[in-house]
Amino acid sequence: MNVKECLLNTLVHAIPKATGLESGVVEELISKRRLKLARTPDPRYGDYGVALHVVLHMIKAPRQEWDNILSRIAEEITGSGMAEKCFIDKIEYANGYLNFYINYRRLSKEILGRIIDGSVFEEINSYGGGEKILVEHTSANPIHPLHIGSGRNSVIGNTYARILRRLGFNVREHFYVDDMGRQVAVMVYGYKRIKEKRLEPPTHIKPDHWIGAVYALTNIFISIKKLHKELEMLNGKIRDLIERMKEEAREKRRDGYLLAVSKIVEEQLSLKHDPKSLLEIIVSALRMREGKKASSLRRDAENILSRYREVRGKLAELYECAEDLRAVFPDLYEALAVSVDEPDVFEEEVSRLMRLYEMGDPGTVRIFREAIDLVLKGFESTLKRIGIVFDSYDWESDPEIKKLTLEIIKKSLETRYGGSEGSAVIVDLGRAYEEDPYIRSIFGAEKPERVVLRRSNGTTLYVSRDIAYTIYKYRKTGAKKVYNVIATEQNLEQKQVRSVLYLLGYKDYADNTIHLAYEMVHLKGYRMRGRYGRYISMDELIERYRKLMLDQYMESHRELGVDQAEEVLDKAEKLAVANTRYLLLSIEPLKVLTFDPGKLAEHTEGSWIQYTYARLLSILRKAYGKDISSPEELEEILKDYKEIDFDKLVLVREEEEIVEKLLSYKDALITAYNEMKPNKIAEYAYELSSALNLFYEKIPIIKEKNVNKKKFRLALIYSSAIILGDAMRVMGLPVLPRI
RNA sequence: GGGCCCGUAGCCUAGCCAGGAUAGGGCGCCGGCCUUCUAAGCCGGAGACCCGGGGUUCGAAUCCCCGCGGGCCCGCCA
Repeated sequence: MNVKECLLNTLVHAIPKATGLESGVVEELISKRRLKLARTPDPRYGDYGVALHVVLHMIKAPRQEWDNILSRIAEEITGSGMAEKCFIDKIEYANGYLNFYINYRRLSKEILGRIIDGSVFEEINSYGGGEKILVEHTSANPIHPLHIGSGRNSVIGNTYARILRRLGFNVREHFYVDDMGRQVAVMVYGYKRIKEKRLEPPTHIKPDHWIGAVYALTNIFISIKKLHKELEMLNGKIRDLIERMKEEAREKRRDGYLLAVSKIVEEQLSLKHDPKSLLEIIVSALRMREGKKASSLRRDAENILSRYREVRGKLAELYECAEDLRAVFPDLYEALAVSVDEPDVFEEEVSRLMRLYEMGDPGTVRIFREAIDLVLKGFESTLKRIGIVFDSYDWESDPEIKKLTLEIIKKSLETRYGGSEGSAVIVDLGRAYEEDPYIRSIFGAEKPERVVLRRSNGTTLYVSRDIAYTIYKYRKTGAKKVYNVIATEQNLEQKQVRSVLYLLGYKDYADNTIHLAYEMVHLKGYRMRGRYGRYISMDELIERYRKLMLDQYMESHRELGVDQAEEVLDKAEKLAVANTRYLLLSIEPLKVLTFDPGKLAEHTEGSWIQYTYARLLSILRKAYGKDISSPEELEEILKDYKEIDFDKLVLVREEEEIVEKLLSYKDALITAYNEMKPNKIAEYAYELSSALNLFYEKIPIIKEKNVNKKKFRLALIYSSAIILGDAMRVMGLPVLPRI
C-alpha cells in the first residue's frame, strides 16, 4: 500500500530496461536516496515526482534525448502492469522529472477500509514487537515546583513514551529522584529553619510551591550575606588603592593632581558616600593622567570597580527576588531572614546534612523525606493534570543503587583504565579515548579527561551513582533499551556514563543507553533562576491558559449560567492542558525554546486541534445521530462504506490531501521514533487538522446531494476522526467530543 | 583555549542528516466571508538576497571549507 516504495521498486526494473543501466546501480541510487519520490510542488505536475537527472547524467544522455528516455521508462512501468499495482493512473515527464498521477479512488478505498476495520492500527502496533523500553524523564530536583523548563522535559519524555507505546513497544516511564544532591540539602536546611520557627506547610498552598519559596529564600539570604562580605572586602581594597595612589603621586610620578584627588577621595570616604562613585573618580583620574598603556595601579582600580558594579548588580537582583517572594510568603521571609546562618556556617551545615543523609542517619533521613515528599506530591498533581503518571519513582538514595555504586567503584579499579589518585578513585577516559575506538566513537572530536568516581573522603559522586542507576534500570526492569530525557547541558555526563559502562564490561548497556537531549527554555525578558524563585511554573502556565480559554469561550457565548460554570471550567482545563503540551512539544528538542508569556494567546494550536476534532464529531453526530464511540455508529459507517462505489468518485484536491495525511500516519510515528523528535507528531496532527479545516470549509458533507459522494465524505471524516483522535492521545492532548 | 548544538520574513517555525521543479506553515499587519455540517474556522494581500564569503555539482537552504552571531559544556558540583 506504500505508493512510494512500490514505485521505487518498479524503477529498479524499468530504468535498466529502458536505459541499459545495471539494476544494481539503480538499487544503490535508491538506497542512497539519490532517487526518491516526493510530492510535486504543484498539481499540474501530478501527485508524485522523481528527479531522474542523476540517471540521465550517468548514461550521458544529451538533453534532447531526455524526453525519449523518460517516455521509455514510463512505458516500461505502464506496460508491465506495475503502474496499476502502485495505484498509478498516468505518468508524465518534464525537464528530467517523471511525474505520477495517483488513483485516489482506489487508494482511499484501501486506507479508509483499513482504518474503519482497525487493521491499520494492528500494523502500527506490530512495529515494536513488545520490546521492553524504559524512558527516564522529568527527574527534576525536588526543590521547587516543575517549571516550564522541566515541563518541556516531561512533555517530550512522556510523548516519546506514548509514541513508543503506540508503535507496540513495552514501555515504562521512570522518574529519578535526585535526593542526594547539594541543592536538596540546601532546601532541607531552609526547611529545618522553618520548622524550628514552628511554621508548617499551609494547606491552602501547593506544597511544591511552598517548598520552592523556602529553597529560594534560603539561597537568596545566603547569597546576599556572601555578597555583603565581598563588598566589605572591596571597601578595604579601596583604602589600599588610595594609599598606593597617594604614595605613587608623591614619589614616583610627582603628580600634584593625583595627590589632590586621592586626598579628596580619602576625605569623602569618611562621609556618607557611595564607594562605587569614589572608585569611578579614582579610575577616571588615573585614566586622564595616563596614555594608552595602563599602569598596574589603574588596572587594579578598574578591576575592583568592575567587580564592585557586578556585586551591586547581583545584590539589586537578589533584593528584587526577595521582595517578590515576600509579597506572597511574608511569614517565610520573616522566619528565614533572621535564622539563616553566616555563609561559612551554612556551608558546613549543608555538607553535614549531605553526609548524614548518605550515611542514613535516621533523624536526617526523616526530615529529608518529609520535605522531598511534599515536593513530589506537588509534582504528581501537576503531572497528573497534564496526563503523566510514572510507573516508578527511583530514589538516588535507594540502598540497592548505593550498593551498586560501591560495586562499580570497586570493579573500576580492576579495569584497564581505572585507578586511584590519592585516595580518590578515577577512570582515565583520556587514555581510553586514545587507545579504544569505542570510546572515540562516543566522544567524537572531544577528548575527555579522567572522571572521578569516588572522592578522596570516600563519598560518591553524581556520575558514579548515575552509572549504577543505569545498570539498575536494566536489571530491575529487564529493559532492552533505555532512553534518558535530559537537557543538552548534560551531554558530557551522559557520554561519561556510557564510557564507564563499556569499560566495566557492560557494552550492551552502553550501546542501548540513549540520550534524548533537549535544549533549555528561555524566558523573554529575564533569566529563569530556580535558585532565586524566578520561574514560571507549569501550574501557572496552565492556569494562564485556562483563563485565556475561559475568556475565549465568553467571547462566543456572552453568558454563562452559574450551573454551567463547573462544566465550562472543566473544558477550559482540558483546552489549557492541550495548549500547554503542544507549546512545549511543538519545537524540535534541540532548539532553544524562547517563551514570551505575553504572547500566550498566539500559541493555541493545541486547542485548535481539539476544536477541529470536535467539529468532525459534530458532523458525524448530525449524520448518524449517535456518538462516535458507539458500536451502532461504527456499524452504520461500515455499512455506508461498503456501499460506496469508488469507481464513480472523482476526488477533489482537498480530499486527496486528507487521504495523503491518513496514509502517512504510521510514517510520522516511525520518523518521530527514529529521529527522537516527538514534535513530528505535533506537526502531523497540525497538518491533518489544517487539511480537515480546508475541506470542511469548502466541501459540503451532510448537505451533499449525491449519496455516493456523501457516504464517501462521511467515511473520510470518520477515518480522520479516528486518526486525529489517536494522534491526540499520542500527544497527550485531552480529547473533547464537543466544545 | 577546546568541544557540542543552533542561525530560514518584524516574531516563531517546517524543509537540511539521505542535494532536485515556484522555500511550506503560523503569529502579527491590511482587506474580505456567519439565515446553510461548531467563525477557536476560512479566503485574499503585503512581508525571505534561507547569517556572510568561498568551494563541490547539470542543480545548494540542504554537502565541504573559512568566518560571524547566539546557547551549552569542559568541577573530588548535581
